[in-house]
Amino acid sequence: MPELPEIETVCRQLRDVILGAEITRTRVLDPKLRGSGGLTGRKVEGITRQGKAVALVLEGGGVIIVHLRMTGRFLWHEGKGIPPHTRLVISFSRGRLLLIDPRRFATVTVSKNLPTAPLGSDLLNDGDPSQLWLLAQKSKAAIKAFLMDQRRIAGIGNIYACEILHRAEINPWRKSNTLSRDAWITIAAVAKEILKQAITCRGTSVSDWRDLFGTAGENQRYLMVYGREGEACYRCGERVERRKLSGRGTYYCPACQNEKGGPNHGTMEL
DNA sequence: ATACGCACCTGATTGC
DNA sequence: TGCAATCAGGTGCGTA
Ligand SMILES: [Zn+2]
Repeated sequence: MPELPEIETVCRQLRDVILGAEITRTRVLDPKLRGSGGLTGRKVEGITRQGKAVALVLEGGGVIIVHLRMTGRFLWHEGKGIPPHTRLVISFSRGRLLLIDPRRFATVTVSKNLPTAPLGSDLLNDGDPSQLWLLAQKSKAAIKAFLMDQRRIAGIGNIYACEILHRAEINPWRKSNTLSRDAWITIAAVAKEILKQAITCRGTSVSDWRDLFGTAGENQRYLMVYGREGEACYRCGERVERRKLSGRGTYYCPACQNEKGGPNHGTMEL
C-alpha cells in the first residue's frame, strides 16, 4: 500500500536508526529476493526516496533499491525471533532491519548507482503547475490514471489519487488534456497539502501498513472518500461511489466531483 | 501512444 | 459450516 507519504515516513525513520551504520549480516528468506544478500561490511551512507522506492546508498559505491509494492514494509527489530512473512533480514550491531511482505511483490535490487530514474516530478518537492499542465496537454488519459503514472508524476497511488481529486473537486474520469492551467494550480496545491498531512500522520494504515517501529499511521482518520463507498460525502452529504478505473477501485463523490458544465456532467458512463 | 486484461502472491472478507 | 468469489497499497507484460 505504501505510497509517497508512507515511504517518506520510513525513509525519515531509517535515517534515525541506520544512517552511518555497518551491515553485519544479511539473510534472504525468500528465493525471489536472492541477489540481495552479500552486503556484510558495507556502511549505509544515505537514505533517499525515489518515488515510491527506498534507496539505501552504501559507502564506497552501490545502492540497495527496495520497492515495497502492495504489502511490503520495513520493521526495525531489536528482539529475538522474526515475525511471519519476513522475507529479508539486514543486521546491524544495534538491531535488525526486516523486510516483511505477505504478498511477496516487493523487489530488492542491488546495483552500482542510483538508477537514472524514469520517474516524473514529485508533487511533494517539485510539482510546477505550468509544467504539469504542459505535460497533461499531451494526454487523453483519465486524470486519475495520469496522476498515478509514475513516469509522469512520482509517488501518487490509488488512495492519494482519490483523495486529491476529491479535494480538488475534479472527476477522476476527466481527460487530462481538458484541465486548465488553473486546475493544475489547484491540483498541485491540494496534492502538496494532502501528502504533507499524511506524512505528519506517518501514513495511512489501511489493512496492514505500519511504520518502521511497527506503529500504525493516523491518516486513515482523515480520508474523505477512499474506502467509504455508500457513506455520506463529508462535503455535500451525497453517497460516495466506487467504480473501476483502469482496474483500480476508484472512490469519488458523484455530486462534488461531477463538474457541472464539464465534459462528464450528468453522464457517469462506464 | 494508450487501453485493457492478466500475472505476480497471500490473506481477509463477503456471498451463497 | 464450507467453499468459492472478490477484494486489496503496485507494477509490468502482452495484446488490440
Ligand atoms: Zn460530495
